[in-house]
Amino acid sequence: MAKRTAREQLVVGAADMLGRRGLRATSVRELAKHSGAPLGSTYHYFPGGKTQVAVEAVEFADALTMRVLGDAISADGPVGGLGRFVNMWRDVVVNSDFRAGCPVLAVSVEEPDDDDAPLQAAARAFERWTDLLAESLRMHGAEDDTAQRTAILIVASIEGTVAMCRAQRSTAPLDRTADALEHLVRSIID
Amino acid sequence: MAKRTAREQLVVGAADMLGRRGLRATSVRELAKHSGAPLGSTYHYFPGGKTQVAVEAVEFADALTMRVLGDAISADGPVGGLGRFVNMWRDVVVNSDFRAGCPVLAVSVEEPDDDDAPLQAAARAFERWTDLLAESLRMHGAEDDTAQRTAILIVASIEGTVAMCRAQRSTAPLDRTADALEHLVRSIID
DNA sequence: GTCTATACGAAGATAGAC
DNA sequence: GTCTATCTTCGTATAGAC
Repeated sequence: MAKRTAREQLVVGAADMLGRRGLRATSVRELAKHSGAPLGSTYHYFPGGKTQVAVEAVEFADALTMRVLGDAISADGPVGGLGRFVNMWRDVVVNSDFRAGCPVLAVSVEEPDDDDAPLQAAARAFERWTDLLAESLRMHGAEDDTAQRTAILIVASIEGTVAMCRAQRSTAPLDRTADALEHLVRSIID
Repeated sequence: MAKRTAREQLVVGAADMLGRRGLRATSVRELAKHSGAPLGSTYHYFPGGKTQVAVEAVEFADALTMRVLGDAISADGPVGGLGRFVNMWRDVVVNSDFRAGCPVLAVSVEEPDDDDAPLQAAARAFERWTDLLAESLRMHGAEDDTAQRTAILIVASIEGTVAMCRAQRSTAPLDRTADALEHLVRSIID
C-alpha cells in the first residue's frame, strides 16, 4: 500500500468515525486528533468543512465495498462471495468490540441539516451495491425481477443486521442472516 | 385516546425526533420546544436527563411495534400481517417527506458515550420483535431454525430498507423488500 | 502550507425565583 | 411544581502567526 497522505488519512478516519458514531456525533476536532492532524489542516484540505469530509468518507466506503464485494462475488459467485462478505463484517464488528458500523447507513438515518450532499452520496452507494448484486444474480440465472428485489433484500438485511449485532453485542444475528441469505440465494440461481 | 400528559408527550416526541435525527443530534432543548414544555420540566419529569428520555422513547417504540406488528400478524397471518406492517412504514416515510425513521435503529448505530442504557433498550426491542415473528412462523409450520433465521432477516431487512428509502427519497426499496419477504415467507410456511 | 488561538453559538445540566 | 437564567463544555469555523 502506498504512503497515505494526511488528506487520505482524514478521509479514512472519518469513515471509521461515521460508522461508529454517526454524522452529527463526529466532530471535526476529534477527527483531526484521531488522524494526527491539527484542526486547521482539516479546513485547509477540506474547504467545504465537515460536509465535504462526510461526502468523501461515504464515497470512500462506497468504493471500498464495491471492490471487496465485487472481488468476492467474482471469485466465488453470489453464494460464496456473500458468505465471504458477511464474514468480513463479522470480523469488523467483533474486532471493534461491537462498536464499528457502516458509514453509509449512519448517514442515511440522520435528517440532513442544511446540506444533503452526504445523504445523496449514501443514496448513490446503495444504488451501486444493489446494481452490482442484481447483475451477479442475473448472470447466474435469476430472473430480472427476482434479482432486483433479492439484491435490495441483501443490502438492507446486512446493514440492518450489523446494527442489531452492535445493540445485542453478539454476532448471532449476523450468523443467522448469513444462513438465511445463503438459502435464499441458492433457491433463485441455477 | 386518553388525554396525554406532558410527560407522555415528551416521550412520544422524543421517539419521533430520535427516528429522524438520531440520539446525539436530538437536543433536550428542541425536544422540550417540540413538545410544548419548558426545558426545566424535562429534567423535572426525567431526573436521569437525556439518557432516561432516550430509554423511555425506545421502549415506547418497542411497545408500539409489538402491538402493531402483533395485531397485524394475529389478524392476517405472517404473510398478510407483514404486508400491512410494511405498508404502515411506507406511509410513515412518505408522510414525513422521507425524514422519519425507526428510533431503535437510530440508537443502535451510535456508539454509546458513557451510559449504554438506550443501546440495551434497543437490544431488547430487537429481541422481542424477532421472537414475535419466529413464534408466528413456527405456528404456521416453519421449522425452528428456519423460523429463527427468517425472523432476523425480516427485522433487519425492514430496518435497513427504511434507511435506504430515506437516502434515495423513494419507496421503491420498500416495495421490493415487501415482495421479497412475501415470496420468502410463503416458501417456508404451510 | 502548518498549526495555534480564538470567536461565536449551542449543547447538557442546574439553581433558584415564582 | 413551573419555568427562567445561567454555568460549563464542546461544537463549527476562521484569523493570522510562523
